[in-house]
Amino acid sequence: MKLTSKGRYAVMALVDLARFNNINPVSLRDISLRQGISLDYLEQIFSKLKKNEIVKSIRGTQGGYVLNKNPNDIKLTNIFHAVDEKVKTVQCKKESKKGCNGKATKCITHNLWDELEIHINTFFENKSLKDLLNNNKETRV
Amino acid sequence: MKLTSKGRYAVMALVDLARFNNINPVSLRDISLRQGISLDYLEQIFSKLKKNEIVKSIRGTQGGYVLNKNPNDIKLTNIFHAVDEKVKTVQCKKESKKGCNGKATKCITHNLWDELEIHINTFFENKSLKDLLNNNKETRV
DNA sequence: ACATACCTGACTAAAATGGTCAAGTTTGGA
DNA sequence: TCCAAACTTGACCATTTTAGTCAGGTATGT
Ligand code: FES
Ligand code: FES
Repeated sequence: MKLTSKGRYAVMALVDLARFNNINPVSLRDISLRQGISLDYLEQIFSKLKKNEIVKSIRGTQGGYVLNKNPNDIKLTNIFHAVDEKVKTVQCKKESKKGCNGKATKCITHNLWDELEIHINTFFENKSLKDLLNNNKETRV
Repeated sequence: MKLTSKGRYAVMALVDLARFNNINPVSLRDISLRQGISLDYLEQIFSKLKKNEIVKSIRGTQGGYVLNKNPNDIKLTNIFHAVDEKVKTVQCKKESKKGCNGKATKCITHNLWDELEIHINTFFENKSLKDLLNNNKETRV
């Protein structure tokens, strides 16, 4: 049960972006250098963030990326969804009535994993980029 | 971020075991058939559960496995630990002061992932086999 | 003695992960 | 005008992890 680096990097990059967002667009090259993430990999990630309207791009020299929403409105849920980092605890297809072992009913632990999934997702829904910014300035204003 | 089948099967098998535990030892063959889990795979899993003193084995004909503790004292944490299903959200080594990218300090999202890890582990610590049994008999006595 | 069931370790096919690489297009500025 | 910075797209790939299988054992109740 581990977090993939795609999800981890996406959040890391967005926190970085949000910090420098005020004045100019932020280039991936800068984020790459500051956070130690491969530039090519960041490009894949931002391509998805853009499709999901979490960031906007500005091309050309002095270009870069800008947040497309208020940091308060960008939940971890949104970010993870954008980069396909999904929480998957059950093995079966949820919408089906069949169980994970191919049987006709859900297995004896299905409800447990479902609870777990909700538990984790709740965490993601209650965290926004804003929270992370405040958190990292050590003390709130 | 997904649960592996080793962890899922371990819990599934133990719930099954706990249900039939009262009278006789339960053979892996039975669990295999009832839960639709490969027998050879179950053997690997139970080998670990035994090493961690969660179950006891009884060899020979009519043999099988028996719980080694009260269902109330077997937390999901214990089970997962036994089969090496671990929650890993940070990339760095926790005890080190270094960050995940090889830098000298922890990255800007480290605290977040640490919080997440605690959040998930709390769930596992608050669930025992007993809870799962009750839960599956639909209604409590 | 023999079938049942535990025990152990090696092995492997397939999937996921964590990237790299190559070849663009767009645009601001010297 | 021309160049370099920066975004864009898509293919490619090595390594690791997962989810098992397989082949041999050993112990024991009947
Ligand atoms: S996890 Fe859904 S049926 Fe087993
Ligand atoms: S996750 Fe610990 S430093 Fe980045």
